[in-house]
Amino acid sequence: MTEPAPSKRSRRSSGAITLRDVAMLAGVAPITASRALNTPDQVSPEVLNKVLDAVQRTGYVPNRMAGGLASARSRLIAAVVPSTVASVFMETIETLNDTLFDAGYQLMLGQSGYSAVREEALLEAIIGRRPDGIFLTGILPPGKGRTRLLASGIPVVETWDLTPTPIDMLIGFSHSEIGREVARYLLNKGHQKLALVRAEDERADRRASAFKETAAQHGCRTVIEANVGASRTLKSGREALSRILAQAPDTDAVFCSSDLLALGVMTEAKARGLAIPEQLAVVGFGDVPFVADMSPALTSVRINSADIGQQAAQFLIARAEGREVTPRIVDVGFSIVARDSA
Amino acid sequence: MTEPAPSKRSRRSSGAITLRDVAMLAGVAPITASRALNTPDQVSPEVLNKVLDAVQRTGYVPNRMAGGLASARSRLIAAVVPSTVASVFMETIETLNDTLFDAGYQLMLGQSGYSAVREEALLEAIIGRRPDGIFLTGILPPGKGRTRLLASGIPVVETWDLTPTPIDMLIGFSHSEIGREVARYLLNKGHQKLALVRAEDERADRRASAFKETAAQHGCRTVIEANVGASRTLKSGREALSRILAQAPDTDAVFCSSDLLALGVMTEAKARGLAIPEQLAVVGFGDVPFVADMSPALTSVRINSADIGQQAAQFLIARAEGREVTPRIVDVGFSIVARDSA
DNA sequence: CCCAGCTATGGTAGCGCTACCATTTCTGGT
DNA sequence: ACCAGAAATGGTAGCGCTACCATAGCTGGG
Repeated sequence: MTEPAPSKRSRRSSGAITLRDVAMLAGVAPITASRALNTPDQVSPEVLNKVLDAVQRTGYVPNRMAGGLASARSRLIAAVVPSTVASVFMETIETLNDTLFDAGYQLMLGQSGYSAVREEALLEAIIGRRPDGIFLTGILPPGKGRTRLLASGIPVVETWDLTPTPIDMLIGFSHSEIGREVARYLLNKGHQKLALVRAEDERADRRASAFKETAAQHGCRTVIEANVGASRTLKSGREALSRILAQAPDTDAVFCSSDLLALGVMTEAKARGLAIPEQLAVVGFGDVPFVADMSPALTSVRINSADIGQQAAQFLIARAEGREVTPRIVDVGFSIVARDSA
Repeated sequence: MTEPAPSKRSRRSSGAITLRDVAMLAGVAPITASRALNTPDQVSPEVLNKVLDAVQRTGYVPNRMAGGLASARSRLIAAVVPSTVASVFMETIETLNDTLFDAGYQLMLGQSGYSAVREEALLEAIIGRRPDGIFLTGILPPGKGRTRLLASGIPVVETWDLTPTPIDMLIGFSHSEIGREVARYLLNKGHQKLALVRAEDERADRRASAFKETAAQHGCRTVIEANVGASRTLKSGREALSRILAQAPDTDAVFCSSDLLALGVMTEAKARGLAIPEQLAVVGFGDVPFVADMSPALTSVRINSADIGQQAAQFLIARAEGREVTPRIVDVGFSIVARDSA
């Protein structure tokens, strides 16, 4: 008894349809089939048709891992987002993904905000995929991770913040300036006793510092500050206001580090019968879609989240295609959207 | 003049450190270095040390594209999420990502909800990466896409819904049952004039149908329905309630297809001076974190979003590792969290 | 002292694609 | 008619890794 004749295809093959099969069916060389699919204007119309027809008939889907390996272009972009569901970032990620997809790139997601060990592992996992670009929410402080990214040579966009020394490219805005502007805004409205409700977060920290500094410069020396730690929930907003009022019952304006915290502050204020904005002015941060239609409508700091995502995508695509990007630092700014709450 | 001696390394190489370099430095064969990293207990302790040392010194990061190509295991999972930022899904995706990451898998993100052409392109892009599994939010109706996924042979998990005929695996709950239960809940509380505020969405549709059917069975024949289309904003919730009250001023209970819509309904009700729940009961859907601390606290349908993500991850990991999954259909259920609003 | 049966290591041959170069065929200018 | 140069196609050799099989060393039972 003889073994069944070993098939042409090796035992290792996944058995899926490959470019080789398509080329055979179309009666051309594999490389010609490759060109028909990737650079159609380099082949004659008849060859193109034959190849496309073969693709249709076989249901061939190119293996991008193989393509990426051969061309050293993965067409993959990695995005690192904080693990806390911050809906402010969602729009950025969506626009990023959309823009990338239209240009033929895929988005890989990584979550930061865990232990240093895991952060390290995340970076390894990302670099291991050899993405054509990396999107970071926030800026990466000097350290092992930064060094590693620099060494990898992969284009990087940092976002949602400003620094004169980004790893590579940067699209953001000044948190200090936001703190200053909001303080001025409230002081101009005649508020005297300012307070802060904020999460434990480096960027919120800078907004808070600038806020307090500006307040002090205008004669408002005591800005009560309630830090809610990592919990950015409505509940912690309510509790924060309670603590503030216990300490300083005459507080007349609160700047919150997120819209959800502001919603909590407003909820608590209403529960206590405080009139907004007459007795207590509230300013949020993020300007997420629903705050405009609350009652009273929330005054908030608006960031063009979608714009950040789109610009970041365009920067990364440009670099992936070998084009330079200038300038590499873009300040997208912000605006205070004045509504009824302050 | 002679050309500079061509380096050992070919012109095509990316110049990055490869396993070969590490092996050389460690004084072993590449395959041994590979084993040291992937199956450390198959090599002697001394070899292991030499290799790990070489990795440290070179900063080597394995190329997962190459590994994936060679082993036919990409260690990539694709997730398809709706393009509308539905924060309900966020927790699922986060838990999915976390669980996958811990098991050594990366998450790729795709957004659905656009044109059919784009949906097609998304599937191509996903299959092209040869992921070890695919996560779908919702269930995929019969059609080209379904056929394609089936043909690809990639494990698929559908979620957030129930059907007797999933593509492969399924983790969800019954929307009809939710509609029935919420109707019963409201009727038991003595409400007579029920109404619905809902987005245009197949799952919301099924909840609505069951809701109306149950209401009818209990003598409540006219359930007013306000469809807000694709916009799931607070604003559309407010407008929806306005429309409902214009049509039926005696409406005394509203079931909303999302918590944000419910927040809109409550906002509008308060603006009109309606007491909640005395004059108008409100039930939401999703039980997103903040609804518990609103005032009044919102009664909502709770889905264990994190659980869905984790189970889906475990299913996909099991299948990627060649293990079978039984049963392939899991009903994670739901619960009505009774609070102050209804 | 030999060999079965282990464990540790290595060689080879791909995975499915594309970069690079070579070849062929087809223009059009002189 | 001839040749330069463009356009279309093909061959070859990898990309960086792992599956598979082969070999080398090492134990211990008879």
